Amino acid sequence: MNTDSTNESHAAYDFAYVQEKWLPVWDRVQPFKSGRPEDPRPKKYVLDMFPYPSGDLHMGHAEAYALGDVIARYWIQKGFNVMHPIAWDAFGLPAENAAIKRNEDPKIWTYENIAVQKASMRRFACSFDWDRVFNTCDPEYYKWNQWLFLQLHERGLAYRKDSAVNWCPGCQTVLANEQVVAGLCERCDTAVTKKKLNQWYFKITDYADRLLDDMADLEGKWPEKVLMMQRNWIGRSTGANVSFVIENRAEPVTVYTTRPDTLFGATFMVVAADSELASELALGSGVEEEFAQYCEKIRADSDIDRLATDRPKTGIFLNRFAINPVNGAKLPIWASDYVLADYGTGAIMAVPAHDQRDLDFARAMKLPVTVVVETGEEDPNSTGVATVGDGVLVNSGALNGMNKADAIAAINSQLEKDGLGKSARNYRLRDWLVSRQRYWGTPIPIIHCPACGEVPVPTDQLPLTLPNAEGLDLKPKGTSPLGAATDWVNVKCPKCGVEAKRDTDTMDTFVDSSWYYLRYPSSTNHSEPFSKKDLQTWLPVDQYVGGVTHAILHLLYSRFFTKVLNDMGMLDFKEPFTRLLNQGMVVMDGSAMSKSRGNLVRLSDELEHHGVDAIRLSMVFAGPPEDDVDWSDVSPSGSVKFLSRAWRLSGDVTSAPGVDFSKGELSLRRVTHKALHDADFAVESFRFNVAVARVMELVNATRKAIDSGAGPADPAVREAVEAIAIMLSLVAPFTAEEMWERLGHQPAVALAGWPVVDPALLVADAVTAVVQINGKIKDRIDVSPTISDAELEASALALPAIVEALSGATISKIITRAPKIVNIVINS
RNA sequence: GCCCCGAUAGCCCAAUGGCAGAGGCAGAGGACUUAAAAUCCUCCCAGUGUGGGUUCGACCCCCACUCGGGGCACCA
Repeated sequence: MNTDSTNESHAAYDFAYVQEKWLPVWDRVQPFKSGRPEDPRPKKYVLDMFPYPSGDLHMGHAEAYALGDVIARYWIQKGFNVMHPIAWDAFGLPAENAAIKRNEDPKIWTYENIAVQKASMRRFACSFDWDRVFNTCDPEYYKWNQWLFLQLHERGLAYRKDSAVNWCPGCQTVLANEQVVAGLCERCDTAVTKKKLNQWYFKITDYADRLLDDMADLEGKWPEKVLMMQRNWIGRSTGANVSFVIENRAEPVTVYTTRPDTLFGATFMVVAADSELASELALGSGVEEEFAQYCEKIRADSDIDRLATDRPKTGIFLNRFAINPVNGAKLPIWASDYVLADYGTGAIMAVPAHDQRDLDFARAMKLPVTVVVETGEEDPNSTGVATVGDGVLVNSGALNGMNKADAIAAINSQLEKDGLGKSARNYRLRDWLVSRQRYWGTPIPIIHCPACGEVPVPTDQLPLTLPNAEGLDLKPKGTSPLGAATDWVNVKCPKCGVEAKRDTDTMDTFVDSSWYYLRYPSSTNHSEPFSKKDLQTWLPVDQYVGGVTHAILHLLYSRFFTKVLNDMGMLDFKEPFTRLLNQGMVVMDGSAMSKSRGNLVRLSDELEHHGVDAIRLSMVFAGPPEDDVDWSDVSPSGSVKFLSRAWRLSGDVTSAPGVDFSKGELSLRRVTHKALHDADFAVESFRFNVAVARVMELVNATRKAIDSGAGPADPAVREAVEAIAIMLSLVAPFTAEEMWERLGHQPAVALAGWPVVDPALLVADAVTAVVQINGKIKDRIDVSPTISDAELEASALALPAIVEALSGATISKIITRAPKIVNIVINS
């Protein structure tokens, strides 16, 4: 061992020693404590998506928290009072499954993991404000989940209904629509089935328009991709509801269509086979038997079958007829599974000529196809391809000759006048199913009374805590384990006092995360979930950082909650997260890391080998934050090398702290100020990799200045190395702190402040202008940065190489952009 | 099938419509050394996926296509 920590200038950089050295110092200095009274700095709320305590931190956490930290630390250096909190999203199935396996209370596993993660975050030097921590599984937190549930219930936004719901046979619980991905359970990839159940819902559909329209405020501040995904998910469509008279039925049937202009082309009607309407129409039609068989057959089909793209159309003619309101045509009514019972009215008018699905059905069932829009495409009758473009209306009575837009307007107003229909909107978004048949979640605070019905648990009895897990069988069996806790379940009705039962379901854990960002400022408030004063100080979140996996789950639900709370007068903003950054994933050799794939990289190993700073730096420098980091492309040892180079500089500086930088050598000063300016701009625009590159450039230039330029005593060298330490403090806090000390300063470098850039130093004293002929570079000249267009043009034309190249040519035009370029256009 | 995003050196990635290269990885050579490691210095490499267009000038804007990634998927 040749390491000698007393011989500072030549000792090797020892990251392990430096890490151990600074943690206790930071614990004492507390550079990241937010919300001290009378703090005059303007606020910034930087938020990382809180983790689920599934074990120790992994590579993905390391990336996410490294990025969030760069932003938080940057704003602190820029003089803001930054709140950068953390908590744990601690309810959920993995804990429950682990508990079943280990035969113990899920809270043991959960709190153990939280302790492990918390210790790792401290070692990883996350700039969190540790005074605001909470866990969603703490009764003190979920008490407010229950309180909010009751607020929604009171407003009719939390309600129960019977419906065919998504059921995951693996998790043995129901799922919200958002939690079913391509027919599979988002959590365990089991094929989801349908089950008819009575469940709790939040009425997010009431907010569909506002969730959609308020996205205008997020434009340019959230990734376009997330906005697009939410738009698609909400799926607003505009069209018309049209009512059709049904033979031998008193009530007409209303259908929803986005193409009322094609009404004359409707040749049959289709109702969802699993709808009540279909059953009713089948009754007495003489085809009851076949209809029942058909329903039986489609019930056996899973979601996966339904999703198959080339699935042939099937259906049953119900032996009934509807009358087309515009031309009196008799339309046969069919039942099929290609029409969805829970979208629109569960019934459609089929226009096979201009809708591919209807055409496929018509061809399968030998039903007529009538073209009513002349689009110039080939006849769907012969091609089997529906024509969906704009065109001229034909075979459509008064609409003949109109284009699509005019025809829609005309038919809508005609239908409205005749009382046969009106324009309408529909959404793909469904209400949020929030009840779950599992133990480790927030109990739903409702008591079912045989006399009074749904009775809220009185708020002074909150939190309604989970019954003790001991003695309960947590194994999934399709109904909530809470049902077996008889002492807990059986209560007196708070209203009338008769024997009643508690609701035994627990809430979707996405409820917990839909408002947690409001809790941080008031995390110790015992009388309300959050105080208006705290919200006014800190909210909305200025910068949210997290994975794109939550694009339409957590981020949509949180926006919904914010709008509900806004309506309740509890907050005065409409959107919770002003800016959003989605970091990519950490992958290995192009695919997600997993034990089974054998490409798992352990964070603890990487930290052991290369140190915290080098891993943080590698994550940040690997590429743009939103791109995936392929660990096989990353060189942590390269990061270690760079950090050593930077660290070594701090031992070479021989001038004293406080020396007058303005006396320093000019060329290095220019590089320093340019680096500060560019890094600043890069961080603001999330190009952290570019910011790091600027620091590397400055390190190289400073090395050169020390070895073969201004020399170690020049004030410019100190200025440069101090700037390096400050910029590096965003990414490599241990190294930066160590450098700061070697430069003769007190901790913490995190609070040193971003050096003020001198604009005069950003202007070089000479720049190279390019002289082109017809866009091709012919020569270069060094000129003053303040040269005028005319001067530059004259100098360019005087250059011998240009004179020669221009001989015999006619100049038709000269474009000059001083001080960068002259382009001479000639006719050859 | 529909929608969105991307494609720059062996690799990861930079370039307000104005010199294609900032930074790094890998590679080659050299200095230091008894030697190696570490360190320092120097160098090599593409004309920006393809084909058109706009422009004095295009990695950048427009059109078509190829490939890759992502989202939605009978929502009428």
